[in-house]
Amino acid sequence: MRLSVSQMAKLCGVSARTLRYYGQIGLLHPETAADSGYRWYGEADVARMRQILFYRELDFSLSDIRDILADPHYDKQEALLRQRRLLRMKRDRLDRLLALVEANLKGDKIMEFQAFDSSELEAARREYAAEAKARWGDTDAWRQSQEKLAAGQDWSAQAEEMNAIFRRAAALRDTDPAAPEARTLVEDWKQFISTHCYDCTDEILAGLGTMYTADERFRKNLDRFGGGTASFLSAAITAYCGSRG
Amino acid sequence: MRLSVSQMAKLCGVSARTLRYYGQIGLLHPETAADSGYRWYGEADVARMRQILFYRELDFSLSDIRDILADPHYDKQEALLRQRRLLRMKRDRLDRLLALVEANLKGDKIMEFQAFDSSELEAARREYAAEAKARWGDTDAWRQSQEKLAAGQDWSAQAEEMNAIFRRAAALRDTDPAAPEARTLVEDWKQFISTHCYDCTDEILAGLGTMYTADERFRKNLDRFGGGTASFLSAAITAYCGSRG
DNA sequence: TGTAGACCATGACGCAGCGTCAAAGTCAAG
DNA sequence: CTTGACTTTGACGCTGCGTCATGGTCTACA
Repeated sequence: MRLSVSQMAKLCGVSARTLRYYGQIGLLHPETAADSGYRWYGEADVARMRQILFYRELDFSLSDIRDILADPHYDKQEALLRQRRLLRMKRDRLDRLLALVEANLKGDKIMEFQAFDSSELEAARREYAAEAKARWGDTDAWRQSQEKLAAGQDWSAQAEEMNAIFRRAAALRDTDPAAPEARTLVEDWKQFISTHCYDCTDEILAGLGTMYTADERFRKNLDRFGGGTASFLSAAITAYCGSRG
Repeated sequence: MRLSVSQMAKLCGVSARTLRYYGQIGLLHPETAADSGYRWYGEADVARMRQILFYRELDFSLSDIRDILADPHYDKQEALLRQRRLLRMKRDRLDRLLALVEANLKGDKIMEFQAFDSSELEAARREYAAEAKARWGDTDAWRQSQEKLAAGQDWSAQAEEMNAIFRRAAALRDTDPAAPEARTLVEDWKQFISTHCYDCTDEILAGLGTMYTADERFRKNLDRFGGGTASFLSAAITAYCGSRG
């Protein structure tokens, strides 16, 4: 199966722009032809899109959906159970609103705002998202801080230290990502994250690596140190994690 | 009953910012103390807010909601029936999604995107909104064109003619809005709308009049011809319509 | 082999519906 | 008469796209 953007769009019932946007924010990254830049969607992408649509239906933000799906412990069965629970909560809320309309139709002048309340649902949603985020290592907050750093909005010593690592990556970007220098670089990077942010396990590190190329905003920031820095760092991380997996 | 913003917000389960915004776009215009500028919400506002929340729940845009509620033929009973219909459609869609989840839980690998389809619902919604808009005289499109005109993006003869009327209004703005000059002005204005836009009945004219002060964007544009022009024109229209009502 | 027409890419701007500050005015209690 | 809770307006930011504009690509048919 090899679907073009418009075919994929039609199949999933979304617009082509939506697909492009999802690619941009690193939510759905189809195979991209190296020469033409055309996107080609496969079966895995379709399956992922179905998940995305479900969570979107449940009013998760796209970044939350990204975190949930990126979770290395993601369990399809458990996800289904949770989706069912949230869907039921949503339906029950609609039923309450319906009952309110019915009552008003019968002439009862009920002025309840309570039926509109969706805090219960929102709480459940937040809990779910937060849980995934916690397991996934707070990647999102980390990315945001990094984007700020890379955008030059922070000139602390920490930012300088980070930039130094990125410059080293840029300098090595035409060498073998599995070479000892690259390995040392990745180790330093992992150490930096663990020191300044949170305990960076190999699993999280691998996730970051894929994100460096998948998420366009992130990739651009890295490539400002030299074109190809992002993909080099990503490859180096893959090599590092692969050798320890 | 006289509720402050935060009290009203708490009662309706929305934020104070939301209430401010609704005031800004002319969706909910509470009584405003002339000196302090404080907003005070009464029972009518609470009832209107309940309507707003219902339509918002059904995913109407705020401008559509404004048009629906502004409709001089608005019938509460019929509105309830329609709300019920749309709510049911929404619930049925959720039920379809639930069924899909259940099927997947049972192991059936169903890959339906059809269940996500909401075009039926959207069509019903559009139909409803379009109907209200048609009865209400396409006020929204008209306002938009006027905003463009007032923003100086159109320098046609039509724009000049319109501006001339507004300048006349500004010149009269410290006189009696029920005076013959004001009356003539309103008549010219009504004629202008009927000629260039659509048949402007007294009913529609009255609606426009209230909108001139209620909708901040509109008011500002008018007050560029001189502070108080909007409220003068509004008062003149009220006087005109009252004398014919 | 050209070329037409349908498809695709990126980039940029716009929009709704608010959240979230900042700066300044208002109100009731002590 | 001050303090603290509340209010105002204004401005900027955010998400999740829609909607161009501009230009490359692919296939089909002459």
